This record gives sequence, C-alpha cells and structure tokens, in this order.
Amino acid sequence: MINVKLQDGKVIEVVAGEKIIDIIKKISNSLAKEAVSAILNGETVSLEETVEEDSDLEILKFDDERAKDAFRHTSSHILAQAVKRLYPEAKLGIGPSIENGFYYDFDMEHRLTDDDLKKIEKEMKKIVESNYPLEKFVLPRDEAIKFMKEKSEEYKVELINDLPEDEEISFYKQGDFTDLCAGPHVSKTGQIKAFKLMSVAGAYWRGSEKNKMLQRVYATSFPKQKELDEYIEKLEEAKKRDHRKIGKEMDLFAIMEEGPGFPFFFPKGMIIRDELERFWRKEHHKRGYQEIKTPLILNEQLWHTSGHWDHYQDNMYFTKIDDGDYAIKPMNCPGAMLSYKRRMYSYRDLPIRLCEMGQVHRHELSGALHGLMRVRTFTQDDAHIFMLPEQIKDEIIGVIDFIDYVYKLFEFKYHIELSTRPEDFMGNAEEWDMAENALKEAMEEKNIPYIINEGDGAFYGPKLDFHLEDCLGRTWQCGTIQLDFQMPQRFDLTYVGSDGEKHRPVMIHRVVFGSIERFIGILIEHFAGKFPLWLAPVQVNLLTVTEKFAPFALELADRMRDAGIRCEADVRNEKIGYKIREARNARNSYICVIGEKEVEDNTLQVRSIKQGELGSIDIDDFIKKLLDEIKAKQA
RNA sequence: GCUGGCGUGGCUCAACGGUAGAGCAGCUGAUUUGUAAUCAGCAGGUUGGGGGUUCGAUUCCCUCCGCCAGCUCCA
Repeated sequence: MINVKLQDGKVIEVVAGEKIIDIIKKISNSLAKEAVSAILNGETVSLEETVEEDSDLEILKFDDERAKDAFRHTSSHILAQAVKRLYPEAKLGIGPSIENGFYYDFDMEHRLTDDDLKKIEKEMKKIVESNYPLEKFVLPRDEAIKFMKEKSEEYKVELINDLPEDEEISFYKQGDFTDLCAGPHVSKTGQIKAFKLMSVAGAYWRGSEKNKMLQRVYATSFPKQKELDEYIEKLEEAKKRDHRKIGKEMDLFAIMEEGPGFPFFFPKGMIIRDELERFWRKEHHKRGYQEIKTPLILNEQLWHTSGHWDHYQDNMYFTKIDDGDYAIKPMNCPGAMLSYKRRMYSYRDLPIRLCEMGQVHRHELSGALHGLMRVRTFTQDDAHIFMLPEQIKDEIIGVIDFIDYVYKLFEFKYHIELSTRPEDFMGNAEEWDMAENALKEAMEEKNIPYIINEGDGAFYGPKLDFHLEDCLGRTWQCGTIQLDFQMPQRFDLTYVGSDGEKHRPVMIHRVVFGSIERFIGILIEHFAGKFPLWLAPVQVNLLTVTEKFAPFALELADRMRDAGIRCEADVRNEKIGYKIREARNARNSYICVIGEKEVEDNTLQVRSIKQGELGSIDIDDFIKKLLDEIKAKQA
C-alpha cells in the first residue's frame, strides 16, 4: 500500500500493480485526474517505480522554485538530446533554467534557422513520448573527464576541471543521452508536456566576449499546455505595449537613422516630459533640494580630476574647442562638485542638496541600444547631497522614502539591490566598507529586504539600485543611491566644522526616475499608453456629430483650456464612428460626443479610455471631475 | 562591439532576374452623418547608401549605415 499525495493536498491509497483506471476512479478532483494521467501517460506502470523517485508527483504546478528549476532543467536536457540526435557534431555548452524558461548553448557549424527549431521541437516530442527515466550516476573526476573527452564534449571537460575538488561530479542519463549535471530533475521525460522553442541567438561561452560565440536556443516549458498558452499570450501583450510601437502610434517620440540612440521628442511626448519635470521640481523643492544646471561640455582636465578619464573613457565623447581638449559629460557629478566648491560652507549649512535635470551622453555599444530604454543621450533627474558623516543614514533614508513615494504614485512595485565594491575601484577598501555599511544600516533601519550584487558598484562607491516592476512583471533598474567618499577628496571639497577647522563632506549621488527617457518608456508600457490623466497628452477630445455643432465644441474647448485642461476639438466633416476610432487609437483620455441633445442639455456623451462608456454628464460637473482627477495624483 | 535575422512611398505590408503594387494617412470633390473606418478622384517610391555580377537587379554577391533578437554593458 502506498500513499500518493495529489496536487490539492488530498492523499489516496493505491496498491502496487493496481490498474490506472481504478486509481483514477478514486480521485474526484478533475484537476488531479488530469495530473495523474499525465504522469502515468496512460501506461500501466508499477507504482513503486513512480513513487520511489524523489517527489516528482508534485511537479504538476510550479509551487516552488526548485520544482520549476527541475522541470525546466529536464526540458533543457531534452532539447540537447534532440539537437544531438539531429546534429551529432554539435558540442554542448550549458543548459540552465532561467527566469521564464531555459536555454541550451551549442557549438556547431550549421547555423540553426526557424525551420530547424521546428525539426528540433518534433524530435523533442518524440523524446517526451518515449518517457525515458532520468537516471543519475556519479563518476570520479578522472573518469568523468575521460567520459566527456570520449564524447568530444570539450566544454563539459572545461566545466569538470573547474568544479571544486570536493564537489560530486554527477551525470544524468535519459535514453541515448547523458549530460554532466548537478540536477535535480523530474523523474521522466514524459512529464514535460508543454514546451516551445522561442529563438536562437549568439552567446559567448561563459559570458565573456573573449570566448567563442555559441548558438543559444531559448525555450520555455510548463507542466500544462494552458500555462504555456498563457505565457505566450503575455509575451504578445508585452509586444503590443512595446513603447517603440506605442510611441509611434501616439506620436510621442522617435529615434531616427540620423541619430542612433539620440531620441527626438515630439509635442505630445514633450507634454509627458514637461509634466514629469514639473512634478519632479515640486517634490524636490518640498524636500529641501536646490536646482542647478551645469554645462554639457567641460574641459578634459576636469575628467582627469573626477576619475572618469581613468575609469569611464570608453563611454565618453570628446571634442576640441580652439586648441583645448574637452569632453561631453557622461555624468553630472563633476559639474555638481564645481558648484559646491564655488564658496565656503559652515557645518551648519549641511546637508546641501543640489538637484539637476542633467543631460548626459554616453557611448553605448550599438547593439545595446533599445528604444528609450537604452540610449546614448538621456536626462538624469540627478541630485548630489553633500553632508556631515553623521548625517549619512538620515539622508539615505530620506532618499529611500522619496523614491518609494514616487514609485507608489505610479503604482509600481519594486525591489532594492545593494551593489558592492567592483574590481576597478577608486580609493581604499576601508572607506568602501564604511560606505557599504552605511547603506546596509539604512536598509536595516527601514527594515527593507534587499539582494546583494557583489562587485557591481560604481567605480567611486557602492550603490542601492531600485528595480521597478511593471504590470507585466518585468523589472527595470531606475532609481539609484550611490554613496561616494572619493569625489569629495578628488575635488578637495570642504566645510568648516565647529572646531574652526576644514573637514571633508560625504556625498550621495542619486536619481529617482533614473532617466526621464527610460522612465517614460516604462510608463508607456506600464499603462499601455493609457496614461493617468495628469500625464495624458490629450485629456479631452470633443467630437461633433455634424459641423453644425462646431461653434459649440470650439467654444467649449477654449473654456476647458482656460481651466487648464488639455482639450482638442475634432469638428471635421467626418462620421462620428470614424472620429471615435481615431480618438481611441490616439488613446485620448476622455472622448466626448457633441450632438443635438448635448447642445440642448449642456451635457456631453463621455467615454473614458480606461473605463469605457460613462454616459451623459453635465458639462460643469465634467470639468470639475476632470480638474479633481488631474490634481488627485499629484498631491 | 559580437552572432543571427531584417531594411520596398509618412505608416502597415505585397511582388519579383525583365526598371514596383495595395490598404491606411495626405490632397481635391461629393456626402451633414449619433459611438471603432462614407464614396470617388489625385498625388506620392531612382525598393537604406555605395560598389560588383548580368543584356538587364529592387531581387544575386561584397561593403557601409540603420533596425530587431540575444550576448556583453548599463540610467
């Protein structure tokens, strides 16, 4: 007698050798029925064999990361097996489980095409249908190397050689295929019911551009076809929301061939930018920041002083003026340093918070460019806070709270990552430790959980990065708080302490939006172009049924604009259905129809881009409602 | 930058070794219309740039530029 735990937690008793149909009869829950038949694949198998294997009956749903990894990892082995069957000369790289699926890297002469992917999928189906058990075995190091050498798997040999001395070297075998692997796996290939090969792309062996580029096949898999379908649907939704597509449709911005990575903003895009900036200024003034503006071009000597020459040169643009060498700023900090340095400060003056909408230029690799998300010129909503050492923690907390306030306003979820000292760092290790500890203390005091990225800090200091999550669950790095003990030294910044002596202030670099351009890109995708009213380029669109109502519409449009509402009137001689279609495609927030009835009653037939039909609304009430809604989000 | 794919009028796309075609948008005219496309006409492209193969190239080859996916990097 064996107890089998079902997905819904229910336990049933089965006897070895019992017929599948009898087992299924015991299960009332249809989901569980499906599950059991899925595992057993309609065959009569002995139950000892099924239950013996480590907890696989439960991988019917990704209820924990381990189950998901095992499932995807087995999927990647099936992919590799299929590829080896079709292209025996292919050498295997690695095939891990990743965020939304898995991949496998192959080194092979033949360039894989989309048609090849279809063939590979077919072969994978055969492997799934064969329902091979996955069998683990362990080999001593020398035998493991010999084994892989025999198969000419040179990358695997390299991996084995790099494994720590004390680590077990395990392999998993499924039918005619064996792979070096630490596991875990599901018990049989038959469990991988729903999978799809997504794409093939180049990827450097072990992620280093010095190594050979392999062909990486991306794929995903799920326990159920329905989940795979949902995932694909989500990808399609993301595609529809692509800010490059919506940006074009709404006429917000464009990046032209004449300036790769240098975006143009058009009138409607500028409205969004202006509103964000206005909001940003108001919030900064509230929090004791003073705004500055520093030059885009400054001489080369300055960049030697700041350390950018030594650490950031590859990303900078240079120019000559008369006989002098100049650089276009890739960061705003040197300008802020000079601004601080223009006069003397007392300890009573600190903290000094200087903020700047600073446009920077960075030479990014051409292949890295991506719409507004990754560009070569962007505007950082920067600030540099100069403070006494004892003010560090409070200032960091102030910035954390500020960023939290802004992200919540846009209904973003986010998480924080702490990046520590990189290999190419400036200054000395003790100061770095102090800076890292200050960030940790602030986080701990706020009781905020965070991830640590070892060695990922900026060259001048450790940082807290804010990764915000949009409505589709994708994350983007935006805000960052960087603590810097280096720049104040390099620029010899001082303040006069209560002892009458000169002391060195500590500095924070920070951004909230990160880059206005990227933030707008994220907002476009997050809201699918249907912006909160205060950001919407066209807040109200008045549509006349016939030209007869044009004077009424034009006058009302003027009145709304006077009241501070962005209003457009469409009085063209077109059918109302046509105008509505255009207004909806433009994602105008409120679309109002004006005809005989409306003119008589002083009302509007209103439809909201987000909520649909709102019916007939009195004009005065509607204006009031609009003004309230515009204000509500900017409190 | 690297690997692969792609580049046709403002936009979305078609065709093809014999010098390009549609829809939308634009313009003109008719229509005066009640909730996702009224009708007709006109105009618009040396098929990303340059070079080569060919009797002939937009189609094949080379090269440069740009775009897309991924790698690397990052706000």
